[in-house]
Amino acid sequence: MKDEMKDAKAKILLVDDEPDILEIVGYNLKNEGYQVYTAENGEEALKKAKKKRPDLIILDVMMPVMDGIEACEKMRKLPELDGTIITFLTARGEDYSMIAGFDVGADDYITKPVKPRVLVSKVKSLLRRRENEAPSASNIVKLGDLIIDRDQYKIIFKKEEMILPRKEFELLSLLTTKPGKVFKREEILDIVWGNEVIVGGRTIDVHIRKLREKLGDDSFKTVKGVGYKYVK
Amino acid sequence: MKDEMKDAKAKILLVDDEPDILEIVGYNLKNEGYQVYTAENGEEALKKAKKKRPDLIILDVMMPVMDGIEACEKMRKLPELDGTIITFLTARGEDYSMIAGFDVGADDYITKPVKPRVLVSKVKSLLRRRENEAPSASNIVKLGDLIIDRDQYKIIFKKEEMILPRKEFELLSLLTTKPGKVFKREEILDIVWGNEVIVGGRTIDVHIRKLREKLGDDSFKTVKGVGYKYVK
DNA sequence: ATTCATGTTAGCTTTAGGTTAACTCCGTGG
DNA sequence: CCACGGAGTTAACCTAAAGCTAACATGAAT
Repeated sequence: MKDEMKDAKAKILLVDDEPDILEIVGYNLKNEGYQVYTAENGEEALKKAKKKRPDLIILDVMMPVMDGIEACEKMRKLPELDGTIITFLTARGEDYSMIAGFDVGADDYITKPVKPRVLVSKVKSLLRRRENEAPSASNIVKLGDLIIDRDQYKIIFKKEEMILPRKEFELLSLLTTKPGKVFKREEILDIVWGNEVIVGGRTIDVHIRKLREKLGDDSFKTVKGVGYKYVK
Repeated sequence: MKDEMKDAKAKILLVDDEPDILEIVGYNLKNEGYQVYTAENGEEALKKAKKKRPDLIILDVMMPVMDGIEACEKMRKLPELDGTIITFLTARGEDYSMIAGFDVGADDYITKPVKPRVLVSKVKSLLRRRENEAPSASNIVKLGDLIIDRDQYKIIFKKEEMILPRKEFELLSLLTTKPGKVFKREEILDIVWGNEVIVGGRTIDVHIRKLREKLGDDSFKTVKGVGYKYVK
């Protein structure tokens, strides 16, 4: 239900030089509740794209004035179209154009002629795909003078930005999910290393040591016979 | 459902000197059901923040009159904005400003340009984060002036935090699961030591002694010929 | 191919925690 | 009064766990 609502609001820019296609395809998409804008060539498409910021652009390859490839290339450089999906419309057999399309950053392609039903389901699936890409959780944790940015795999410690090697980062990341909580060695292995991998008994220690080196001894407490914990 | 209700009511103060941004971002947030207030510079933001007490403030860094950093700094000093989340809006590449942001107490940052969908999901997650800030429901037992935290493997006794060696902790932990109940020596051995290990007859005593040393004699009663119990 | 950074291991040292042994204390009953 | 059983105390001893270091392995980047 919700998804439908959201999708219903999605804006689509349809670009083709044949008015028939614009009409037929446009009709079908509007029927599904999308807001449809149209353009008849690359230049026009670019302008409208900037202005309307569509969620999805369906771009014919062969067009006068500015073809789809070129238009796509330019669109990809516009920050305001960052999250926009671009898909090509290409005649069956024109496979080379599809390759060129991916080359300039397209997300998918659709071959003409296309049955309306197929088209609509493709559009839905493309929009859904983007839905799932939404990174959601802001992965930033602040703990005194330590800031962990899980999105960027970096930390800021005492105002100094630094990047940690992967395992160190993940270990730190785990420990800081619940400051104060003692994580058993077993738990740590499960989560940071994965329960299939088996590493020697001293491996965790070594990483803890490196973290201590970088972030100060006192933040990482050892609880003998149990594990480690992070404290502010 | 409930979450939606709560989120729906959330107040957001959006601060940016570019009217375009205010409009676009504001539109998206309103669409999600948030109450959105706007301001075009730090000074105005400060005033509105005091008055409206928003749940979340989205603050552009670069602004005339009073920039985001300064505004944030001042906001953090206002007790009425105690629970408010502050997040910066910063142009990609301006990483230094993000650091400065954290420095003055911001909770997160968002880079421009930002896709509406991403922004919305970030906002939701930030508001949710606050919601969840008091979850715990963890392994904590309180008994008079003794608090046992099984997650942290530590105790707080008469307001003083201390960590106990593992066996002592487990012994204490066991006895306090049922204050007043007498645990037979045999039981204690089974549970704390495991029924395979065989230890000498005086071992338990020694640990009891250490506990008595640390937590006072009177809490640990000996029942001759049987075992020990913990009493408040 | 070479280099560099990261990750893992082996083997050693150190230490906290756990156990024991030997002795003491205390109350009960012969 | 003394002997006995159970518990308390202490310090010495032992050992498993953690710390450390350097070497080795892996793998990505050029």
